[in-house]
Amino acid sequence: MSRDANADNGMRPALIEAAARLIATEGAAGLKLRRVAEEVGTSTMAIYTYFGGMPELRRAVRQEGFARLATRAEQLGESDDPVADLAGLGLAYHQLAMSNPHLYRAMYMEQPLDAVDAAAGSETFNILTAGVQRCIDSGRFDRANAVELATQFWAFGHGVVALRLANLLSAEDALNCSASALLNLFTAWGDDRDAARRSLTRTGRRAARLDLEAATGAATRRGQSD
Amino acid sequence: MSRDANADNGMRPALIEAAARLIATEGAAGLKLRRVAEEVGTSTMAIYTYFGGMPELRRAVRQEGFARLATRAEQLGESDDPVADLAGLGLAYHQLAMSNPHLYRAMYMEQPLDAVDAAAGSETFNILTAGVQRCIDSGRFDRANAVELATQFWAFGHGVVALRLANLLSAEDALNCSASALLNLFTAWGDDRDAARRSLTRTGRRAARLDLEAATGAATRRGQSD
DNA sequence: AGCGCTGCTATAACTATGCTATATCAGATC
DNA sequence: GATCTGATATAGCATAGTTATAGCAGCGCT
Repeated sequence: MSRDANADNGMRPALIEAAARLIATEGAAGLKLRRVAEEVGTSTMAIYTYFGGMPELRRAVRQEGFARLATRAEQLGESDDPVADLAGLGLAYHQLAMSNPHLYRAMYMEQPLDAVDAAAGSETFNILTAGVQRCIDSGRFDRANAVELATQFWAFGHGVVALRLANLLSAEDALNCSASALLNLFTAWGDDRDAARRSLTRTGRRAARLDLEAATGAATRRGQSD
Repeated sequence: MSRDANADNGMRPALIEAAARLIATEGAAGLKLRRVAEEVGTSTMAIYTYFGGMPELRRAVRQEGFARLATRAEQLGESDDPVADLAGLGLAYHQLAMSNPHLYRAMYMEQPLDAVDAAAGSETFNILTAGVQRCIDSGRFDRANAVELATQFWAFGHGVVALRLANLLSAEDALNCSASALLNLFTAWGDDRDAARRSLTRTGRRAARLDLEAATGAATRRGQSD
């Protein structure tokens, strides 16, 4: 009996975690029943008792991915520049996808999402809509339906990510393309073109700073470096 | 010996066609070695003699899909409204993807494209770039790098399609979102806003007319209905 | 305590899938 | 006409997901 992290306790999360790790490291094809079981140190039956089968395990991994994405988006916080914050949401989306391409593919691209998955996916969209609404309320964007604008933003951002994942767009091209297109969209939505440009560069700088902090060490917790 | 469409002759195309049909009707998971073989009326060895294995068969199906897409884009032709033609390219892309979601997913989303696939995929992008260049040359768009503009267009269009395939966007929302965003982008690229609007409605009408013709019958060959 | 019930786990077996080895056969070449 | 080449059919192997079954731990009840 070699049970480490199971009992009636953390078996389910452990299986999800192992499955997510397998997908992340080896792709969707690397997620095999027997493999997950042996990673967790249990038998193959565990997947059936806790999930019902592999499809349900995969779904649980997707849900976990959506939850992580929403968490990441929420912890970004709000500065006094709502347009920069909006661009930051897009950038975070992009970075998360690039740092975990297999998981992202499993979440959005492997199959049409059913109602449950779509609900989880829409949660992040609501965060995006709120970000757009802030831009409208602050007067940077003209009054408009925030959902419609957010949809345009989302479609573009998702497209860039999809092309990146498909290996059809280089990192550099993605950056240039995004900067130009977002500038165009923000301007069309009512923002001053120069103000929009400043917000975009602000987002870029902030991202670079966060990257630096992350690279330097665990300095993210303390606000020491500025 | 029940060989119908093989010999050293049409075996390869027959296998590709059967494989594409299986993907189209049952999804990527429905493409199984033995299934393809029995559809064509041969043994499983045929896949190995003509392709080397299932991965290579899948690749051949992707290439076939890219070729069909390029053909479709080229046969669209050029009217005297290059902006409407450009929008028409995007619409055709969308429609082809929606009419064959499984194949489209297999082409763009299942895995990062290798060099061979990326080359085939870029072919359609070149058509798009040419369409943008026409808009620039005609004076509708400001002088700019056609590739950069085409990339923005492509990213957005691909994003809409990806969200549609993921079941995260309804047909209606996709239409509204595309119309607004393209209007914004075209205007930002130098086109007169009202002219851009007219071009977009023109594309919509043309698409509706083609749909009607297709629904009515094979009237596409003859120009009888108008 | 003893009993039995409930639910999780391990093992083994079943089916299907991709792939490989091998024998057979058709057509080409000299 | 003999031989050689290349494609095909058949059979078999390894691995995948899934299912059936037996065992076992924990719990409540008498």
